[in-house]
Amino acid sequence: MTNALAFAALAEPTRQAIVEHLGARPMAVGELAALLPVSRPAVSQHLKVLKDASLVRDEARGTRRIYSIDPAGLGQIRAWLDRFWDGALAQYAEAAEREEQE
Amino acid sequence: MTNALAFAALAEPTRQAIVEHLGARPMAVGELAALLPVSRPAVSQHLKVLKDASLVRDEARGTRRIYSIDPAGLGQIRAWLDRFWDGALAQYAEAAEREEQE
DNA sequence: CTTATCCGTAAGCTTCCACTAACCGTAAGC
DNA sequence: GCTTACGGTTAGTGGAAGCTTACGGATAAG
Repeated sequence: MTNALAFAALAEPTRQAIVEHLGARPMAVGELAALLPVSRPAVSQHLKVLKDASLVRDEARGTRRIYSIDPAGLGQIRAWLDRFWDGALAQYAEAAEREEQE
Repeated sequence: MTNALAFAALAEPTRQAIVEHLGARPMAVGELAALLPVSRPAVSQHLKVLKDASLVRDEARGTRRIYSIDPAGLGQIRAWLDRFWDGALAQYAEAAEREEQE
């Protein structure tokens, strides 16, 4: 269950906002901090969490570090959800059928 | 961004375990508590959070309440992830191409 | 070499969350 | 009606997470 990190990372609203901004285009840390209502160190800490969850990648660009979305983390979450997607729909159909018989 | 509830709900390892168990088959509260290393009230609280996030459904069955997966919450998360899925892959391809030119 | 910019890290504080224990309500069985 | 089983709710507590301030490291420019 390695995706626990990814879900925990996306639980924070600030980190969700970071992912949304990086989804539009790659950005530097200070650039992200300017768009968010928190300080730059806070953004840096959030990026560390997102990086540990394989949700973002970083690339050194002079003194700046450009962050971008990492498809790996998103893929893990998608795979986990798909494990229950079919089963949940089957249970749903079964429950509906059972109600129809009564 | 209503999926904030869903992500926050799945951030907890215990709640993830509950979803996994319910993914196998619908269960009652006491049945879940027996499979988890926490007390029954804790399971009840977790189920309330999962229910508010539209991740589980409950059905009264005599004195027992049967909980099962609700596809609604999973669908919201899938939709949110898909918003970045294509874009992330495009950024990935673009970065690879840029490296190739250098 | 010095300065400036950009970023990560450590310490401290505050706030929130998960857990247990105790209680109350409800449905089934005698 | 009484008892038992099953669950939801509340109060209280311990621990974890996020934020800011201050500091240190690395790179580019003068």
